[in-house]
Formats: sequence, structure tokens, C-alpha cells
Amino acid sequence: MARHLRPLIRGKTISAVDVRRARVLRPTPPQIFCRTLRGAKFTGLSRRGKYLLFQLRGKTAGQPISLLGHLGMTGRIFLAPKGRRLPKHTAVALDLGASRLVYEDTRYFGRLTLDTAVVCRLGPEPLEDEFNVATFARTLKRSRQAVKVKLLDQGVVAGIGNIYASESLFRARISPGMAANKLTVTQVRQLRLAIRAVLAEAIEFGSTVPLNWGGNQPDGLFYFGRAPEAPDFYAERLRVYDREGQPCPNCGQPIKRITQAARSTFYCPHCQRV
DNA sequence: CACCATGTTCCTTG
DNA sequence: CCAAGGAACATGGT
Repeated sequence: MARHLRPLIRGKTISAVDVRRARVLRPTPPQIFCRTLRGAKFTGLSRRGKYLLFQLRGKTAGQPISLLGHLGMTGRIFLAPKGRRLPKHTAVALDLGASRLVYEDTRYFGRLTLDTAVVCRLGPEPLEDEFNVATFARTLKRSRQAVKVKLLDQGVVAGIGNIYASESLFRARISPGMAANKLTVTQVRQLRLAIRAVLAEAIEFGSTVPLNWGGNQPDGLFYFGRAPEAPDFYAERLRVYDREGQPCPNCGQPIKRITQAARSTFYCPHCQRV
């Protein structure tokens, strides 16, 4: 998403701010949000974990502004022509001249805010050098929680959600119920590599999906891999997630579904025994 | 009607 | 102080 949007918004100036659901700005007050962004210019866009970090320069003093975005479970951010009708669950629309940057979110779980405090609580970036075996092992040693549940903790390593937690453990052949502090160093090493491979592949997949939703596109959520326009070979992209009862791609035994911390976990009981 | 859903944060309990 | 579990948030799909 960051790679897709970066070139589209760079250099664009916000001429008007339309907030339709103030909830997604939390905790920034709507007034502050609008006043800060009106007249500001986009200078860059980066990502940290699941967060998008928009960089801008303010209207009056050209002061640097950080705008933080999170898509929650159902959020989408896209550029649409000004004339087009906004989708039903549009939370914020930023006027950029001929086009608009639209943030829409059916469930309004996501955020678009000036408060960037959450990013300093995030663990290492999984694809950077800071995510190393020593740190990862030390963090896991401190917890008796099931490793699957621990992977959802963004303070351990940033950016793994419920889908890729199951996928990573399957790839590492580790049982999701295993206590985090019981993993051997070999398993920690395998898990780290699995996480990297799974996420790198997911980003690669994302780059093949057209993200130019304009409200008239299918409701594809690109990271779920169900966008109808996605290339065919990605149908098999997720090996265990949402595949209860289907044969394991390794051994053919049926994939199981269990509940951990009130979330679904999918795994192969044969391939992931320890 | 019941149950499920890609995420985070707050509250309670230990 | 921390860990862990559960509810809450809000809407839509099956």
C-alpha cells in the first residue's frame, strides 16, 4: 500500500479536509486535524508494521507533520477522481485538487490520526536486520503464552496479523499451541526465517494487485488474497488460513482449526506436532 | 436469528 | 510492575 500510494501523493497539496467519522481520528480532535492538514503538502510516505506514516509540510511555517494511518480490518485508502461519489463508509476525504485521497473503513476500527505515539511501542521490523535471532529468542523466552498468540503481539515483532501468524507457523512446522518460551533455538531460527519468507511473499503478492479502488472496484481486500482480479496462481497463496478440513499441502492430512485468545488458528496437526 | 470476520485498546484479575 | 484473558468498538456476510 505504501509503495502504491507514495508516487501518487508526493508533492500534492491538501486543499480541503472532509471528516465524516471523527472516531477514526482518535485521539486527535477533528478541529486540530483539519486545521493542521489544510494547506499541507505531502512529502513522503513510509511504513512501520501495519502503520502507514505520511510525511507532510504545513501550510504556514512548512513545519513537518506526521500523519499515521492504520487500516484496521476493513480499511482502504485510495485516490479517486474528484467527481466520483464517495463510498458509503468514507471516514475521511482529503481534497488534492483534481483528485481526492479517500480513507474508507466499513467497521471504523482503523485510524487516520496525527498521534504517532503507538509506533514507539512496536517491535522490530521483520524484514530489517534489527529482527535477529538473539532478540527474537530473548523476547519469546519471557512468555509462557502460546507462540501463535505471542506472534500477534506487535511489540514482539511488528506487522504479523492473524493470517500470517498461522501461515508463518505452518512454514516453520511449529505447533501454534507451543509455549513461546519452550521453543528451541533451532525453532526460533526457523520461525524467524518463515516470518520473513511469508511476509516478503505477501508484499510481492500485494504488488500484483491493482489498488486503485475508486468505489466502483470489487471489494477486494488485497492482503486477504481474495481480490477477483488477482492473478490465478495466488489462489493457493495461503496454505492453511481459512482451510479447515482441506488437505495439507505437505502431507494431505486435513487442516485443523482451533481457537486461541478468541481468534481462529489454522494448522496441520501432522506437520506441526511440536 | 446465530455466528463469523484481516485489529487494537482498555479493563480486570492474578 | 507485568502477564493474560475477555470485552468493546461497528458493520456486513453467510
